[in-house]
Amino acid sequence: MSGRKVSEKTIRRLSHYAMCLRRARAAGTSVITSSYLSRRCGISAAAVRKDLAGYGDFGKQGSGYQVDQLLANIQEILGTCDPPPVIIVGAGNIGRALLESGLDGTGGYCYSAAFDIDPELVGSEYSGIKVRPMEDLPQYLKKTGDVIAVLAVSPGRGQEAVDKLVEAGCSYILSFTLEPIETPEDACLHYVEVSTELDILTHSMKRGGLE
Amino acid sequence: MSGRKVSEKTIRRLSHYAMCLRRARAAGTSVITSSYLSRRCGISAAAVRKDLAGYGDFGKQGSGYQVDQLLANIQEILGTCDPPPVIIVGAGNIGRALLESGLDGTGGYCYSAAFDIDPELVGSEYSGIKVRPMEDLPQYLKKTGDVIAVLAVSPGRGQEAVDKLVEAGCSYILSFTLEPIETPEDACLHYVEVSTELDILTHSMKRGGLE
DNA sequence: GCGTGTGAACCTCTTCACAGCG
DNA sequence: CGCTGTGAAGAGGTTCACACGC
Repeated sequence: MSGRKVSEKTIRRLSHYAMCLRRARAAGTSVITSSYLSRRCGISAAAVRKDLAGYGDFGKQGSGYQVDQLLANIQEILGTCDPPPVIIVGAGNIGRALLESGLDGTGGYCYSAAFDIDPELVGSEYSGIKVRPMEDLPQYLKKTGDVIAVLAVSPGRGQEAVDKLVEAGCSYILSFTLEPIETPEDACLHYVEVSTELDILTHSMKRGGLE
Repeated sequence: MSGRKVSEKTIRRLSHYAMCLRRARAAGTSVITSSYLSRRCGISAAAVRKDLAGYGDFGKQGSGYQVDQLLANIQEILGTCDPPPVIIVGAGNIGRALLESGLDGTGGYCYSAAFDIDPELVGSEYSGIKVRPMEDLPQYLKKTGDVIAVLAVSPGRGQEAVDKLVEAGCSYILSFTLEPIETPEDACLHYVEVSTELDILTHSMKRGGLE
């Protein structure tokens, strides 16, 4: 069950289900229905069932899904039972804010280190994480193994930082920069693009009539 | 040409093209080809041409696309020629970091105000924007008209903030909270979900073999 | 009766190959 | 000869209606 290929769209939905399930569990709910998840995630109930049934019979007819069991199954599919450490690259405004906000409630993710090229920032500590110099990165990665890097460097520094990361052996990157970056083919780079999200909202506003 | 309905996926691509075009223009390039945009955005060249040809004949065969003209056309399609003001709701870590990072290079977006319920934060100023009390929101919206609200409130405060925004007449919201929010049907709410992006990367790492 | 599992129709999006223009 | 525009084929995802089990 660990060799299945899952489309990004499906992963997005599964991730949302997982989020809802964690919240339901925290609220003491032990059984949940597809129509509840449907309302909560803005997806049709049939789609929810199809997603879940595709990987085994998780639900009990007439009642619904066992929260604990379903959550465990989804995390097994996603591979998020034992999530990798997350490091921050770039301890400027955004990097610091992310560190200080933490990753509670995200299903086990946790910031494990932070790096910056600016000597002024190196040594400062935020939420118990001390900022290290960029030169320490290769050694840290060698010691720690696979990590996800969150990129929050200043504008114009994105490409350089990605190159360093990939060279040091880190291939999984989530970028908060606003610039398009040339991705090496053996790396997996995702963007959080505020600008694009704003464009989508603007389009709805000016042209759309509310999606 | 302003009544076309465009799918979100297409809007995302158009937004990327616009970003590349702005950068090309800044670099002095005046003509651009579909294969350049293709490489730069990680999309096939045929798809680029199909996107662009769908809204009129923008390109000149044999040479390519005029950067200025294409950018203007895309912004016309998106409705982003005259982008709405952006307000920040929640002046905590993330809200402040976003304010201080600004929105330069995003095609004209600009933060116009910030709000918070915490009296401690009200009155502080970041990047020239003074934080106002949440009670001023309705009046501000009445005066300003349509805006996009960026939601960066503390965990657990998301629903409350969205309700206030919608009640005050703001229907276009980009949320940085990690919690799923019950959206009123006449509002348009988008999420920046770090947790989901991390799940996608983790899946690639553990199950995937690099997408 | 309630809620899940599923096969089939439906629709959208993507890809390909080639025609057409400069 | 280079690059855009486009129709047709293919793949993928979504919706629907209904059968099955509690």
